[in-house]
Amino acid sequence: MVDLDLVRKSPELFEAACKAKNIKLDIRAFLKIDMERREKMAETQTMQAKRNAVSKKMPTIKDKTEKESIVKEMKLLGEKLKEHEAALGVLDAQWMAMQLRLPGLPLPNVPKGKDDSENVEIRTHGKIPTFDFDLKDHVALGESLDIIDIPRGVKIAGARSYFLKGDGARLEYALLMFTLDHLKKKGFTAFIPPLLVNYDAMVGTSYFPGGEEMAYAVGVRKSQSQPIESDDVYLIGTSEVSVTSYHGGETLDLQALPKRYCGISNCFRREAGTYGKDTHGLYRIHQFQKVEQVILCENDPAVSAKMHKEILQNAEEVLQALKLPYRVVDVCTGDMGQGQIYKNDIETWMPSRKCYGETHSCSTFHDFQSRRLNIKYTAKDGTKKFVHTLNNTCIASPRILIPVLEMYQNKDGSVTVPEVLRPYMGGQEKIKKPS
RNA sequence: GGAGAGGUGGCCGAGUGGUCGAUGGCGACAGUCUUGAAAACUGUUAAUCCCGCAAGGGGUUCGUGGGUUCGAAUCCCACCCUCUCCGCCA
Repeated sequence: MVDLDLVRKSPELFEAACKAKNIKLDIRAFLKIDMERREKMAETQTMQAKRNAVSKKMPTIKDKTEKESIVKEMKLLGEKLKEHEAALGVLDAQWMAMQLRLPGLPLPNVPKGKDDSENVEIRTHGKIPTFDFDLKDHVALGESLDIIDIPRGVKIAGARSYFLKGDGARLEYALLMFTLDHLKKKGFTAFIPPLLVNYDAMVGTSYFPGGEEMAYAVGVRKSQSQPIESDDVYLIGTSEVSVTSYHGGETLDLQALPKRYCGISNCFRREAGTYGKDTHGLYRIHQFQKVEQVILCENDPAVSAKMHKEILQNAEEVLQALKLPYRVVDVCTGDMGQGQIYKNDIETWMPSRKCYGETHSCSTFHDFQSRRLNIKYTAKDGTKKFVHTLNNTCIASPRILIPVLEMYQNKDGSVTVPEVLRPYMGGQEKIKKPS
């Protein structure tokens, strides 16, 4: 949600943002509805005021004839009012539907571009290595080490499903635990959040409306022949949804900001519209685990910019500790979400893909989410302000297993366990073929 | 899943058709008193939307959505949530 005063005063800003973000929304049409709605509102409110005034006087009227005539008049007014309220309801619904699609305004330094091909690299870290033997990709490694089983995942759950097994499962948990400990040192509070959330949480974090096809809706099918009844709850695609919504509707203390939170959760994505894309291996799957950083801070672009750097760095430090080469890109307008106003992706080198692949996504929203979620704080001057929200991946697995397994593979087919993870795997140094 | 109880302002709690956005208490804030603090006393104390440069005016909100009525916190219906007991269960 955006500041509507700004839309009314400077619609051209939002038209430009729609264009830049490939959002099909007619700002002028919205403003027309907005105007009509306010006019209808004024009419309705005048009638309501009249009704209230008469109702207030009613008990003092003793004269029976006068009373009857007023009741008659009010009955008429009531009918007209009902019509007005119904018309206002229609306008409200249209207004809300459009209002929820208004884009956050990208910061001036965001590169213009149509899609991820126009993201701009801003730095790289680590050297892309060369190997003196034929590399296996993570699928081949996972199979030969018996730590990843994709065919059986597909057998029981369909395309884009998998099992992690044995040391593969342990390696994933080592990565997650290492990351949680890293964030603990940085002052973050960990959350195991609800994985199933209601519609409001999806709207509040701006996944809905628009992202319905990406989320699994949960329902019940009472028998095979009956249709599924929706429970109107949704599996989260990221713990950002639950954790950012945690303070929904609350007014926080300024002293308590910034809130440094991280959620650890399974994440579920339908990946609708990606048929045929990234079908190989563990890159794009329906279910994964993620430690996500979430920040709530004061409504000051300088402060949220600082927090953005902080959570970006936290993620980079994890990759550095794992000794994985990566690069950071400025995400261009066309590859940004509706509410995001600045976004960096971290892409980690994936030898089998012979390119960097997105492993982290760091987003600043300013007050876009907090307006929807109604999260405020009391500022120094006593006024209530909406917090700024941000989030960034800190680790997401199994996608991160692609570079970990591929980069740490040895000529004999084994995989060395990254040093920082060994304490989380009972000191184990290598993942070897089962004998 | 079965039976029952309940959802009122920051919190507790009264209100069962009309000058009720709502008595009272607690908390918070300001003031008086005090060397200072406490106590006592006095006053202030919701959110949100619309109109307005502002002063101000008005609408909405008593879990949510409908309905009855000239008028609903109060009556009716549906749904949601919380609590207690029973059943099932990790």
